Amino acid sequence: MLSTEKGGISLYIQVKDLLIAKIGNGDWVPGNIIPSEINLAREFGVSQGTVRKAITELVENNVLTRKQGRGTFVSTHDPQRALFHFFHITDNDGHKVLPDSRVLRIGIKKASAKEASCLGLAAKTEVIRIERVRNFSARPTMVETITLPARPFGELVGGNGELPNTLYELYEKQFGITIHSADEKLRAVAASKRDAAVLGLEAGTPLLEIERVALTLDKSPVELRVSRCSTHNHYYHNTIF
Amino acid sequence: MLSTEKGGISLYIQVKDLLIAKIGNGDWVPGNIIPSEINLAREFGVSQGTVRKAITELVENNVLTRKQGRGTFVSTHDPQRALFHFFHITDNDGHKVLPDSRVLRIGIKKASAKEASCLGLAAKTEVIRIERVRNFSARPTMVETITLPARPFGELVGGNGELPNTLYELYEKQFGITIHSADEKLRAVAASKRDAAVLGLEAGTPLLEIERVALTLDKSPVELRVSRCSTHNHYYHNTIF
DNA sequence: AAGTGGTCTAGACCACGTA
DNA sequence: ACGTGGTCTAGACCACTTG
Repeated sequence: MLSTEKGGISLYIQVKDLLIAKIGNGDWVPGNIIPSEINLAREFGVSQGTVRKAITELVENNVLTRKQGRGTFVSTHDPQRALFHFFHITDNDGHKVLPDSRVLRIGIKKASAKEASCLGLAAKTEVIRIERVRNFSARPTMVETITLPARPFGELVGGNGELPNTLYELYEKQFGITIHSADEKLRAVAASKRDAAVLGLEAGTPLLEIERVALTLDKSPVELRVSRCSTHNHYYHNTIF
Repeated sequence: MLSTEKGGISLYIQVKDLLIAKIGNGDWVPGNIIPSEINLAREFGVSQGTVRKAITELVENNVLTRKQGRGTFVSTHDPQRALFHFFHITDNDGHKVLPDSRVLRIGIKKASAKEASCLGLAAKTEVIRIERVRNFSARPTMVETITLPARPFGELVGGNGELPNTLYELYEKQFGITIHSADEKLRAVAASKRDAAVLGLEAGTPLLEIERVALTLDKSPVELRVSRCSTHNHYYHNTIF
């Protein structure tokens, strides 16, 4: 099961991969507890320290969460975490507030070249395209265009038109797809007429465009999201360690 | 020396603090090797594992660098590291290229309210203000305004007017101040007339404004840098883990 | 009281770089 | 050959949570 030959891959890396596999194949589910370190050590035939090191790396990657005295759990996407991790817009005082959102359009379309390449799809594959506006304290501030592969997300279209504010939680609960990381490209662009109308600004106003590809644990792309944000009363915050 | 009472602070945290102190007070200098784990363990009267854990956290914070078979070193700000860590602008293909830079203005001024608050200075303290333009493949793309406290950075003004491309390396070598982290605020702004003239654009063109406060290891602010960047051929790249 | 994660130890061996 | 960091073990005790 585990390779112990010299010069091979470290034991703890192999253990880590086994743990990832347990999560990836649905054996362990977000929010649930996993076996204790000592039991995993017995199961894999290694010491507790080795299991511990593997788990530590996954905790650092936000895949697992430790709770002293209770156990180790598969991380979930509660709104708190989504807010903390994936949402970088704050008001000018540095406060993070999750905006509400209203869907403007939702439908199934053929992927544009850009969408296909970002999501790793063949050209003109069917995708869901969602356009929504996000409001901070009732003021429209961001327009978002979200693109998802029609498979498996197709059923989102038939709904009552209402989508939850925190989509990543929905992906996890309804489709078993957990977003673990994201890749963002930021540019300054001029508001289009449509942007301007939705946000109540003049066309040409500078907007911060955030193009985000959301990835699963194994780095496969799931969602393309292009947000255009007025930065009069907000900014994008990034900390470099 | 080290507190071993129950319920107190973990030993490895205390060791970590000792190591930080050695660096902070100039006992250990960036680029130099530090004693081996086993020797530190002897010195502090703890096991190698405890020293190792302390060092591991500092390596994760980019304070120390391990080199297998050689030893552990205090991290330096070679241009490579500065580029990797603190520079997030890439061309549209995702390639990171360090721009060259040309100083437009440099002088000692009284700090604006914003500069004073960002740098934690009293109002109207003297600061150095540097304005420079950065070029990617000979095309002016960013205008930067850099503010530093006149103490201890005053001597930068008297120089021959030439400043190195990678300032953080200079801070470290000339002043013994190492930048470890930074806090960035991003907004979309309209190019001022001066921006436009320097960058060869029309006034009002959307620019990506990056307002960065650079911090030392103990989180005290050192430099305020406001960069305005044309994002026609470049973007700001951020990866969220 | 029992079980979990969190810390710490002492010692073994491996992989790597230098002399 | 030697010293370094890198991995792994076995066992001890502490801190926290739950039954």
